[in-house]
Parts: sequence; structure tokens; C-alpha cells
Amino acid sequence: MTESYGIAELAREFDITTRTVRFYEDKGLLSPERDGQRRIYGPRDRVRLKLIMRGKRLGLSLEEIGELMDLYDADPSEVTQLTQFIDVIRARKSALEVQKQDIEDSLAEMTRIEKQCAGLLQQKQGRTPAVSEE
Amino acid sequence: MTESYGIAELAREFDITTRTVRFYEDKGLLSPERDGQRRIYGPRDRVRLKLIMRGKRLGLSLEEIGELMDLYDADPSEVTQLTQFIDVIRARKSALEVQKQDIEDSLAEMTRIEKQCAGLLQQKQGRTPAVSEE
DNA sequence: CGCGTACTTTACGTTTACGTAAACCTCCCC
DNA sequence: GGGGAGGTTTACGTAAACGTAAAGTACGCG
Repeated sequence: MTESYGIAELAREFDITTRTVRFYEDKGLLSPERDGQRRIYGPRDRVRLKLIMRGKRLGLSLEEIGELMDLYDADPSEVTQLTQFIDVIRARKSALEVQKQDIEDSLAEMTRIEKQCAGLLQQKQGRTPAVSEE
Repeated sequence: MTESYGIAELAREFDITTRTVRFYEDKGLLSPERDGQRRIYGPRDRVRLKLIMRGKRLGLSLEEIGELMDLYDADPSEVTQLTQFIDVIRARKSALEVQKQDIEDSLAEMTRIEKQCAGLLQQKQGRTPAVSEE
């Protein structure tokens, strides 16, 4: 028997609201089974939700996330589809490379500022290790 | 004499609308000079706009971008401010590290899929290197 | 049976990040 | 002096991603 979850359970795990989970379903990103009127989520939904959260952290829209997940489990049969498919993936990849570069630039700047601050702190504190009292 | 730009000029360079540029000003992210009623943008505004665009590519909100830019040119005088400042920067950095990891994971997956596709393409095309004609 | 807990649908509200339109300057040029 | 070209303010519109509230269903329990 494959493991399953209720909506509250899933929401708790990913630290989102049940409203959000239903919203994602509404947008076609999730498609849980039903037990009567209740939603039953399986492992596949969990994986998808994990991908959604990662996509959000990367700043993707729900629509983009959906397209990406479609890519993940599509298997293109035609050769022309296949080559188009590869093109899409390469485009997505190079977008990610740009983003990665942006991150590295940002990290470098912040590290620079951080060190600068550390230097200032040394100066200012110098012979003042405690919080002025005593 | 320091170089300056009109709003349309700046908008063109960053491939956004003038509406957007004014909107950023409204949100306090830019603060151009004025020549009569016209806005005059200097090098500082250009740099800021570049930072804004990078922030957007990283999925940050305009508010977050503003806070970050405040960090960039703030210089905290008090020691307590300085240490808080460093904490904020470190938090920001670790968020970026998470994002970087997300990107690397995504890149890995997409590369996997890409290779899988390339393999399929080899199979299907096999002895059909050209586009059928000739 | 009534109560609580968990879930459901329906629907209007809210924030962010602009788009789009209207109506008004203002300088330059023929 | 009548246009443009480029800029301005004011203001209403919109898409995305949920929040929030209302009203109903379904189940287990003392």
C-alpha cells in the first residue's frame, strides 16, 4: 500500500496553508485522488510540491513551474518534438546559468561588505571588548 | 561634467518602460534630479537600476531589493548597528546559498533529461543525420 | 444526539508590479 | 502658431498568488 497524506498533513510539512495546496491544484500543478469529497495525496504529489517550492525559491511563476514539471515527466515521441524539447531545456538551463552568475556576484559583494564591516568593528571595538559597562 | 540620461534613454537601455522607471522612483528605489519638471538620471541611478534588474532576476520583491540597496550604501556608525548589520548580511548570504544549491540541483536534473533526450535522438535518428530531404 | 475536528466549495478581498489611458506642459522647428 | 516629440501627473485596470470569511458536509465519540 502506497503512502498517502491528507491536505493538512501535506500543508504542514511544507509550511504552507491548505488554501495554497488547493490553489495549486486549481492551477493544474497537483492532482490528488479523492476519497468521497476529500483529497488524498500520494508520493507523486509530494514530489511535485517539493518541485513547486523549489521553483518558487528560484522566483519562477506557477505557470513556469508547471511547464517545467511537464517537461520532467513528458516523453516526446516524435523526433521533431525531441529536438524542440532539447532546445527548450537548453534555454532553461542558460537562464539558470545567468541566475547563478547573479547569485555569485551578489555573494561576492556581500562578502566584501561583510569584511569591511568586520574591519570597522575591529577598529571601533579595538580595546573595547565588552558592552561599555564595567 | 558627470554623464546624465533622460528617462526614455534609461528605459531603453534596460529594456523596460518609462512607466516602470517612474514606478521604481515612487517606491523609493530611484531618486533622479530634476530639470524643471523633467527627470535627470545620473550614474548612481544607473547602477541602482542595474541592481534592481539583478534583484528581479533573483526573484526578489522590490521591497527586498530596496532593503538590500540600503545595506549597500549605508554606513553604520554605532557598534551595535554594525553587528546587527553583519547579521543581516549573513542571513541574506545564506539565503543566496540555498538558492544557489537549488539552481545546481535544477541544472543537474535538466542536464540528465537533456542527455536522455540526446540518447533517444540517436536511437530514433540512427542513420538519418540530415533533415530527410536529399 | 449533539459536539468537535477536519475537510469541502464559493466567493469576495488584498498585495505587488506594473499597463494603459487621459489630459496637460514645453521646447523646437518649419 | 500649429505641430510633433518627449515628458509630466493622475487615476483606473489587471494578472498573479494567495488570504479570509461564509456556509455546508462527513465522521468519530461520549
